[in-house]
Amino acid sequence: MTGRSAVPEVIWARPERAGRGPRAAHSRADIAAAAVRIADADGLDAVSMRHVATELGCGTMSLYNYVPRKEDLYELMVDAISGEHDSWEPTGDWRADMLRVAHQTRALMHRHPWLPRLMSPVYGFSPNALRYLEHCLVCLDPLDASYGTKMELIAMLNGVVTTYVGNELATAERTRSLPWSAEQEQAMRIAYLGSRIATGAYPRMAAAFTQDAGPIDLEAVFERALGRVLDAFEPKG
Amino acid sequence: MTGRSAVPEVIWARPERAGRGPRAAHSRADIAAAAVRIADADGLDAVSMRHVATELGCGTMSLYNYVPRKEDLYELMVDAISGEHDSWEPTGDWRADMLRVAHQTRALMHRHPWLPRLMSPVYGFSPNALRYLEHCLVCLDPLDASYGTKMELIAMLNGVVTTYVGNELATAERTRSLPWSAEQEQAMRIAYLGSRIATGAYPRMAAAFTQDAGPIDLEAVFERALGRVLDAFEPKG
DNA sequence: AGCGCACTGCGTACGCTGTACGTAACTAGG
DNA sequence: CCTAGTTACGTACAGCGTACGCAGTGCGCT
Repeated sequence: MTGRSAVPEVIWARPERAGRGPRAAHSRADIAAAAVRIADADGLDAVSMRHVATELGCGTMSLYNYVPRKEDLYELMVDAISGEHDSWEPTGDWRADMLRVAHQTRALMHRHPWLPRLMSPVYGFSPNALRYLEHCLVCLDPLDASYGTKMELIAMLNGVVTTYVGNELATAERTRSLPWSAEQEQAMRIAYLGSRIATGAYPRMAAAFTQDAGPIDLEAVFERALGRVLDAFEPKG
Repeated sequence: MTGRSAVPEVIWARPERAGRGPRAAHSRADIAAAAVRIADADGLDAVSMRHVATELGCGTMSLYNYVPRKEDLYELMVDAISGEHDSWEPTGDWRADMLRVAHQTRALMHRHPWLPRLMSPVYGFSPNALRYLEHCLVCLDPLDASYGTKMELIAMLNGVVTTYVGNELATAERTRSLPWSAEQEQAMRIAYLGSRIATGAYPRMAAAFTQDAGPIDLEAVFERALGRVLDAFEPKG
């Protein structure tokens, strides 16, 4: 009576290799790597079942033996990338350690600019994500807080990093699919913004944009945001 | 020598109606409303140029007279929705007022569950977004901080709201395109998580999940997150 | 007044997508 | 050994964004 009867699948629960039948020609890791290679080179939109299959050197529909739906391919990609997070020894200063984690995530996203678009809580418990989470919790051992609070810290920090780096990269990634450069479009938008502000209808916006004229230092904004998030979890004393 | 020569367009800079030619049969607002209606009813993926055109009662390609690219349609949608933000009189308590703004945004996203997916800094300066930003700045008048800092507050609050409500809605929105229910999938994922944790490889994760067993109160998590963001901008003293 | 052109409306068509389905080859379990 | 289940893959379909071309319309200019 649920209306939907099919059995849900989680790619990680499905065994990599079945007993019967011919030897599988590709591993999950190979497939993820191929997809990541395409996304890095030509953008996320270039990742189609056909392209990945071609990159792997097999027929399009063969891919569906390994990856039941395209969403699962995305999940494989995110997990593969998450594996690039390395787990170093915590220093005992949770604040410094979490800052390091955040910067590592940012570096990861710069290496793979499509990652923010795929970041979803749904993929949050893939094998490599679990390793990553455990590492974060180890870093947070010195923090006097419940595990619940620590998880909220990790989620919020990840959220802020994803949002900020996503913004940082959005313009660049956009350029790929547009017939003009990102700078040109931004100039157009700034021009429009200027014309709207010049009407005097938005006095505070006008003040905001004349006060700090010139390009804002995104790097510094990111740094401040991180600091504020961590501040918010500092035990009050 | 830029490699990309076409002239960039911003939909808002383009006049709604040209001088020459027959009277335009549809307004930008009509088009946005039609697209929003479809997205609300059948999900964002149902918003195609063909569907919107049909909903409007015109040929598919006629739509391109109003909306040069599908991205611009998205931009129209986000702006139309942003118009639902109403600008009430600030109370003088910036913290309370910003909380109210955040809750209003959450309500908006619950009404239009596809909004988080379209939230992009690129669309940040549409007409209604400008009104919204100005209203936020008015609410922040009592806060002793530079406009730069205030903009960072607004950006961070919006980011956190988008992330949290996005997570909140992701599962529900996912169900639409899946042949099984979101609950079923979540159960599968929890089961997988349990099996991984049972290996003992992630002791802190295990502790985290046994400590606060039972479904977490997303509402309370959201509230705490908002509080923490606002705390972070409280002038220290 | 009337010419011309910019605009609206729209049908057709192309290349691309995810993926359902059917078929042939293959191999491990009974 | 047999057979059931798996791999491999070609074909096919519905849907997508949108380039292009044509007809009709009415404003702006001469």
